[in-house]
Amino acid sequence: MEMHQLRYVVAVSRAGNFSRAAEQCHVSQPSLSQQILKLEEELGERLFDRMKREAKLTPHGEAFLPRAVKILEEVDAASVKPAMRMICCVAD
Amino acid sequence: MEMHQLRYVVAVSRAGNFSRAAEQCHVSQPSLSQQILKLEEELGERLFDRMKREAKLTPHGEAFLPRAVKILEEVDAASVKPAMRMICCVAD
DNA sequence: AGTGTTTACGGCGACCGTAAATATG
DNA sequence: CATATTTACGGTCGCCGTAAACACT
Repeated sequence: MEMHQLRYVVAVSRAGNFSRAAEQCHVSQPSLSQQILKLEEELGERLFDRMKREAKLTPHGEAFLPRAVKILEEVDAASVKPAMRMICCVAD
Repeated sequence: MEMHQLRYVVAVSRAGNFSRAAEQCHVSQPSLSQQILKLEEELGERLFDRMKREAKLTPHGEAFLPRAVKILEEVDAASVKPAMRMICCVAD
């Protein structure tokens, strides 16, 4: 499980399909698709149901999504220097 | 920031130096060193003070470590299938 | 000499993009 | 034909390991 895979999962859940998610991640749609498939294979569970016009989270996907979001938030928080965090807090 | 970099940071903090951490991560010591350096560069802060016989966390490293640990714990938790989680709970 | 980290340098795998195939309306 | 995902196929970038250099004792 890698960071970019988590970002792709979150993007698809927000965008509603793989194509728009790929645009928003500045990556080609097949690359994003591959990474989602790879993660699903690693987990042994589908995360998305590929419908005709939209990709919807499976029950497993629904359980996985908040975990992915939380991890990414914590990664973002850890990526900021303490001095910069102070500035961000002021900005809020 | 990538998963393996977080694992390397935690390993060094536990092992006390880069060499033993590399062994425990089943990776060469230069590779681990490169990844730590790369992460430090990305963060803009040193995470470790390289002493004569040991590597010690800097203040920034002290602040970063628990974040890294938490992220890795959550990744591990997210990597387990629901059915497997039930088994693990029974095992506890 | 011995321990520990960094630098240098290729090799190889993995992600990525393009293109083609598959699926559905 | 249009939209959406998967499969196929190279190219390229990055991680890794080996070897050498550097630092300190």
